[in-house]
Amino acid sequence: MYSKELVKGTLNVIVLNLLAENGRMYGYEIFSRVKEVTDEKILLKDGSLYPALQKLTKLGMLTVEEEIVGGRKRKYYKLTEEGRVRNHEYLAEIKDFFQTMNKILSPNTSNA
Amino acid sequence: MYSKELVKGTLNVIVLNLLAENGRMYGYEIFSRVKEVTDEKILLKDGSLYPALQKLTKLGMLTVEEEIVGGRKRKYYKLTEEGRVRNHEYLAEIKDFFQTMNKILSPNTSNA
DNA sequence: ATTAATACATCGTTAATCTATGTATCAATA
DNA sequence: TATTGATACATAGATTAACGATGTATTAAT
Repeated sequence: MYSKELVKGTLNVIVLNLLAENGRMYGYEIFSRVKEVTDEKILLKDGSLYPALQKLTKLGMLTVEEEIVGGRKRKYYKLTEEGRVRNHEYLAEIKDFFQTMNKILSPNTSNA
Repeated sequence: MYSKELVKGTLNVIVLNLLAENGRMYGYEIFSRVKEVTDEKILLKDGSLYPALQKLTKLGMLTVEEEIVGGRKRKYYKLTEEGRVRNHEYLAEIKDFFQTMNKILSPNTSNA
């Protein structure tokens, strides 16, 4: 588990990018996928994830479709065009940021 | 300039690591160095940096020495042993985190 | 004189995420 | 059959890192 502060600021990109790759997912599925892919190093909290999904929907980046599956309510989300565009922007920013951070954090890397 | 949320959680590592590499620096110098190295993509705010330096000092990771240079007050900070240890831990965590994030964010990278 | 750069400080605010709590269904188990 | 754990969602209040605004003071430049 990473410290909270580190993970902060990455929730939206994670959600958007997962949806970009998988087309259609519901909240709990996103939680499980992240848990699985990150080997439990990133555990999204439901108290964070569901409000985030609602917020992204309100911002026009996602659409929702509610379904009943196996007697349980599911809300399937998928990206809007707006969401797709924002995802690209976020991705570019975060990758640029990671590179910049690596530049600061790695001593003597090619400068001067 | 990156979005605030992204940069959040990286201030401490940046400061500690810069001090680990340079031995002894004062606040304004840290600000300038980060600005220069990141090509102005990360601009630490004084309202963030100075409190952070005080906090890290209070936590026993830094020591301070005040000096007057060119008529102006400077506070030189350097790492304590504790700070050195924590820096290593932070570095390991953040690099691990970046790798994990890249795994989530890059589609179809070698898994199944 | 005034502005910009240097060098520090503090206080109130913001906002993302967490914690805690709640509802409800289904499957497994004791 | 009562209970626990997993599934699946929701919300309200607390936390906290960093920000924005503001302030002091010195030096150099215009």
